[in-house]
Amino acid sequence: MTASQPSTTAEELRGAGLRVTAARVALLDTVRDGDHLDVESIASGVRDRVGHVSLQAVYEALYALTAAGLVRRIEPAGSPARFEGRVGDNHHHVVCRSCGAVADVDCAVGEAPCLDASDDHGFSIDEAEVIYWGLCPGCSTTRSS
Amino acid sequence: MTASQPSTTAEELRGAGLRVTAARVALLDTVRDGDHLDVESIASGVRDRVGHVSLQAVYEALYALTAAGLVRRIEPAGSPARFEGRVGDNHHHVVCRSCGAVADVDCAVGEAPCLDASDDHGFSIDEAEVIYWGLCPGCSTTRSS
DNA sequence: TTCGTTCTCTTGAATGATTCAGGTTTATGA
DNA sequence: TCATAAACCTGAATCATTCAAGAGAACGAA
Ligand SMILES: [Mn+2]
Ligand SMILES: [Mn+2]
Ligand SMILES: [Zn+2]
Ligand SMILES: [Zn+2]
Repeated sequence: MTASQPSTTAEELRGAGLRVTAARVALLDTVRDGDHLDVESIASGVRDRVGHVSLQAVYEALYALTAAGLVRRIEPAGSPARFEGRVGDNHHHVVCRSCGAVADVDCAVGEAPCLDASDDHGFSIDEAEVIYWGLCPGCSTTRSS
Repeated sequence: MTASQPSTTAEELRGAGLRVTAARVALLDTVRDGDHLDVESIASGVRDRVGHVSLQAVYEALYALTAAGLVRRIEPAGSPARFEGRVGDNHHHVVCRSCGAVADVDCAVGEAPCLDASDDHGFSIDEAEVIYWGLCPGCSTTRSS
């Protein structure tokens, strides 16, 4: 009864200073179960779990959870924002130029910032984001065959 | 008279299979003189040189010149597309989180792709794009002072 | 020089992701 | 139980970019 169990999704939300609502629990679960989902996909995942939720609420919740560090937002050029539950480890992504598929790539160097700029122009850099562009297995066989 | 002089902007356009128009010469010059300009800035630079040009024509020309490899497009998350004349050398960028300022960073490793993914997930990678995020000199003094 | 083809440019409308606005409901802790 | 701020709702607005389709112009061939 008094034990502090491994934190549930609800407890994580509360721990981040956010209120616990069915929609936000469902949203965090959806993002974590998914794989770099876009906002529409997240909204439909949330609705599958708890019924109607406005797209607006999804945007607001994603903003709040991103600010709280519970989810991470990535935005490859030319595609809408995508969200993932893997946070705090400065990993990178491969993106398919043809179909937009995204996959994780561990950081080749170490912690963030994982790369030193050769000349930082006086900027104080806090993150090095790497996107590898290419073709996913499916798209490259389609093209070459 | 018969000499093949160092190529002019016009000759470069022709060499890329594009027609030579005042607007496109002006556009290429504008992009080269500028420093990671956005579309509006390019349009106004072009207009300063040759008078009225529709924004649509600017978009189309940028598309054509990008496809031809004469200009390069970058699109940091959260800001409109920017274009530059420095092409073919796989360099990277530092972007200010506060004001959006962009500066060049030479590739730390070598040719494109300058980085090997630790696990490419079967993707055939042709480019590694790196964006260093931080604060420019101006924005960081503003915040810390 | 003239022509025809195709590229380029134009105006005007449409898209689509995201954000803004303002009002209502609800979680939370006092 | 209550007050308050957070969360949520509907509806409208923004903004960069793209789509459409007709008019104009570059340029290689005749
Ligand atoms: Mn990831
Ligand atoms: Mn550059
Ligand atoms: Zn693909
Ligand atoms: Zn700045």
